[in-house]
Amino acid sequence: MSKSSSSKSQSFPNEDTPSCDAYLVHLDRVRQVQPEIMPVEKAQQMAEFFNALADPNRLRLMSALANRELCVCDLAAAVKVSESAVSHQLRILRSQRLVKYRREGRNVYYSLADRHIISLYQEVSEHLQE
Amino acid sequence: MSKSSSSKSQSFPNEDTPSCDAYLVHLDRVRQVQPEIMPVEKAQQMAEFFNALADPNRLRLMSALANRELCVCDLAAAVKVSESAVSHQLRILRSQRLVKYRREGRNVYYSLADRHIISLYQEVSEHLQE
DNA sequence: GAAACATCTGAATATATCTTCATATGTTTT
DNA sequence: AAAACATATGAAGATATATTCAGATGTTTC
Repeated sequence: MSKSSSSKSQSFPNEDTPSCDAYLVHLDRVRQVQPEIMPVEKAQQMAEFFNALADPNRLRLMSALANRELCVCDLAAAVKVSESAVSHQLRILRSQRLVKYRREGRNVYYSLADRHIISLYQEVSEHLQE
Repeated sequence: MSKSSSSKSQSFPNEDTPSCDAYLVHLDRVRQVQPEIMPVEKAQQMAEFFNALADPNRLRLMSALANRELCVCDLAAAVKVSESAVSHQLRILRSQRLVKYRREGRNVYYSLADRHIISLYQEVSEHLQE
């Protein structure tokens, strides 16, 4: 997902890049904005977070968990995906601390990490409604 | 990004699937939760939205635009990515109505679609802070 | 209207992601 | 401790995604 750095036409006082470059760009604006741009590292972190939510099955898992705590097995049945696939996806949700879990006997029960997530969901819902 | 339907061990009254199945699952819980699960279609739509935000360069573009309106050319310089790549990515942001644009002469100026997006950004920021 | 400019788009390649299958880990029951 | 169960994990194949390059579109200037 993006490689960062390492292509030509990137630094400014540059060589043979054809179109809009160096003094053709609105240098003043670029300089003004540049310090405000999210640093690559943080962008990477945030992208991973959004990425965890960028899958229909994971969202369906989340919506199931919004109602009640469920074990992997029930989640698989509810969302109609294999248990293995569910487990893989829960790992991704876990890695972004979107869900938490507890073990009870042989089952592992998952639930949403915090209500925070729900308001995010609602906000996006509204945006998509328009 | 997910295929939905079409594998074994999915419908309930089923054949030879090994582990946790049919009457082993907590059927009551599954039935209780199932009607609340986000429909596939909506999950798909929402996943596409999150996916648009799930790339570091696109997030950096957004953060640049959070400050001021900018043309493609300036965006490319500010974020240090080729203009073609920026254009491709702007298309994705546009498709989710995250940015809007207006033409002025030969330039196309992009800006954030609404302030809505910024509060979403802040919420995620907080989540990642913890 | 031709040339230069700014942006967009399609095809191709490289990388990332999802699902499946096989197997490993951890828990309970006998 | 062996067998059955629930979940997790690694590798492999199929699909999706991002970037680059070449060329197309639309705009201005001469």
